[in-house]
Amino acid sequence: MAATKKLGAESSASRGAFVEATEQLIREEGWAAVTARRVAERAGLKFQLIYYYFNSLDDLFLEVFERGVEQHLERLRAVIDAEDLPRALWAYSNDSRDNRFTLEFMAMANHKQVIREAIAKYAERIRAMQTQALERYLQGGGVEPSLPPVVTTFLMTGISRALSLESSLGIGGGHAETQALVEAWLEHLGGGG
Amino acid sequence: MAATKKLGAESSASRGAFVEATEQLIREEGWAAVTARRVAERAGLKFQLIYYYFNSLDDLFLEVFERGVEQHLERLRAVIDAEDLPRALWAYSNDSRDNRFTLEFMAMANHKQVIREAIAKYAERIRAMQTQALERYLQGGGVEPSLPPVVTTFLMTGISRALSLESSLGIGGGHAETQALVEAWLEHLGGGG
DNA sequence: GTCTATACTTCGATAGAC
DNA sequence: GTCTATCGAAGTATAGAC
Repeated sequence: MAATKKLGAESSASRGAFVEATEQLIREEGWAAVTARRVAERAGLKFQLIYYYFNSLDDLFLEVFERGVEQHLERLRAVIDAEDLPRALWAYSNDSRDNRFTLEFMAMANHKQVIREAIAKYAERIRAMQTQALERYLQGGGVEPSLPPVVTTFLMTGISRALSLESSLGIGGGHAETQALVEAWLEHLGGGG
Repeated sequence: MAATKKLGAESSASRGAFVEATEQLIREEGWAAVTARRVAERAGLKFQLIYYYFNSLDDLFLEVFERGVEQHLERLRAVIDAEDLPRALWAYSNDSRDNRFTLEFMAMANHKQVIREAIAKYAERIRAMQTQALERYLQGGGVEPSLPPVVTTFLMTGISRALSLESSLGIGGGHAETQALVEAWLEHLGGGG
C-alpha cells in the first residue's frame, strides 16, 4: 500500500461496500473479471470513488484478501479446541467456498507480487497453527500418529482443495474413494482423542 | 470452435507461431495476461492476423490446451511401461512446469466454458489411464495395495500440484516431510513390481 | 497470406467542481 | 465525501487493399 495520497476513512460505509462488492465479484467471476467500474456498479456507487478510498485496485484486492484471512483465522481458532480435532480440521479444510476463494487469490498471486507476499506470509502461519494444534491433540490422546502432524495438515489442505477444484470443473474420478479413505483416517486419528 | 468463417490452413507457419507464442505467454504470465496484441508481438506478426487463423482468442487458447494434452499423453504413454511404474508415475506427476501450466488452464476454466469442458473430458481420461496402468502393475506383482489404485493416482496428482503451486508462491511448510512420506510409499509400492 | 486502417468498447487513473 | 468530465492506453474484432 503506497501511502502517498490522502484516502478516505477506514470506517466509511462506502469503503466497506467496495470491499464487499469486490469479494462477491471475485467469488462469482474470478479476479480477472474484476474492474473498478464493475465493482462500483455492484456497490451502487460511482467507480471514481474507489480512488478516493484506495490508491489502486491492487490495494482493494489486498484489503479483500486480508479481510478473508481474518475470517479464516476466526474459524480456525474455533476449530482448534474441538473435541474431535482431526474431524473438525477436515470439515474446516473441506469448505469448498473458502477453497475456491483461496484459489482465486493464488491465481492472482501469479500476477501480483503484493498478493503473492501476503499469501506466503499467512499460509505459513496458518499451517503452523494447524500443525501445533494437531500435535497437542495427539500428545494429549497418547497416540503415536502414523504420519507427522505437518504432513497431515498439508494433506488435508491439498486434498480438500483438489476435490473442490476438480468438482467445480466437473471432474469426479476417484473422489468417492478418496473421501472414504479420509473418513477411515479420521476415525484412526480421532480414536486417540 | 464455431466454424462459420473461412480460416487459414492448419499447416501455416504463422499459425504455429501464434500457438507457440500463446503457450509461452500463458506459462510466463498467466492466461489473464494474454492478449491478441501481446501474442502477435511475441510471434513477430501483426495482431490482426490472429483473426485470419482463429475465430477468437478462446479458439486459440483451446488449441494451445489441446496441443498440451497431446504432449502430456505422449509422456504418459512412455511412463506406463516403466519398470518401476509407481516411481515413474510420481516423477511424471511431479513435473512442476506441467503442473503450473495445467493450473493456468484450470483457472481459465473458471471463466470459459469451452475450456472447462475440454479439461473435464481429458482429465477423466488421463486419470483412468493412470489408474488402469497401476492396477495392471500391482496385479502383475501380486501386491495387495494398501490404497485403491484410483486413490493413489488422485493423490499423486493432487499432492504434486499442491507442492508445485505452493512452492511457486514461496510456501514450503511440510513439503520436505511430505516428500519423504511419498518416497516411503513409492518404496512400498515399487517393492511389488 | 499479410498488410493498413479503423470501429467500437472498456480499462485505470486523475482533475476539479460542489 | 461524492460528483462530472476527461485522458490516454489497451482491448477484441472486422473491412478491405495488396
